[in-house]
Amino acid sequence: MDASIIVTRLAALAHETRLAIFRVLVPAGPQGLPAGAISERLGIPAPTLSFHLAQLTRAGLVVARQQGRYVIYTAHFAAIDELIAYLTENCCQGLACLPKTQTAMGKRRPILEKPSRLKEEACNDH
Amino acid sequence: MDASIIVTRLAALAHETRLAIFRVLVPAGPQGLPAGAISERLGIPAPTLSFHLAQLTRAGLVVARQQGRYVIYTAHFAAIDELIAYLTENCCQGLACLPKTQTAMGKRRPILEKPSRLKEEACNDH
DNA sequence: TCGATATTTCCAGAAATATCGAATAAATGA
DNA sequence: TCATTTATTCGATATTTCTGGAAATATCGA
Repeated sequence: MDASIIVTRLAALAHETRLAIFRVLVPAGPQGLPAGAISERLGIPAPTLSFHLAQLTRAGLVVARQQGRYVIYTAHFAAIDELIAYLTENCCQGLACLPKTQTAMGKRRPILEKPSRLKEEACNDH
Repeated sequence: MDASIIVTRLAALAHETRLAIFRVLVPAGPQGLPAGAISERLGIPAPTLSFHLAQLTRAGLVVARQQGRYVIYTAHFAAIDELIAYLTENCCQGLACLPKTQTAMGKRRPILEKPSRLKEEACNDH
């Protein structure tokens, strides 16, 4: 995974408005939302929203499809997966130092039966 | 976790140079590296490096400590853990849609004995 | 065809970021 | 004390990003 793609994706999410847009699209799932619905829900003027959606699209974090006179936007989950994977690989160098992340993933689906001692041995945090 | 902190951290990493700085600090571990060593290794003029280190510090992604006339910088793993956890929680809404991430974590330590079918059922990627 | 609706593009000003030489500060050791 | 080393701050400039009104484009239903 090329670092410049990662930078583009990080930059796309590194904006209050765009992060909000993405977070609105996530629960909408594959069905997505038309631009207007996003504009209304977040109270963003259409041209401004369009600008931010273009950034997210360029970064591959959202996908647009035309449907009649609507343009439906959906979160591209594979892209954010790649982003998370990149950060994970570039974080702890083979050490398990991700108690919060493991909790987050555990919340979504319990992969660990017993609360692994990974959580206890904490990474080198200072 | 406040979204504006997340935005600050994403923005801090969303720059070619700063991402490189962070990636140099990660393998250095808790011992860290003096600013000069980073400057030399990445070929960045001192004032420019100082500017970027300040951003990373402000975002809480790196920590500085004075040691004689050196300033030693270390990666703050807990911070990037929080970042990854945030993205994880805001990605798939309870669905396990993170094959790449699970692979990345598995590489670091095999948490799953059998290659869970999570990988197969892929998320709603389009 | 026409009017209404949905969205994007154009544009220009405002704001925020990035770069790096020169100057400055702080710690060290002779 | 003084020269040296390490790092930050200052300052001037360049570049990029953000914002939203006005105009353009596209689709639809009547």
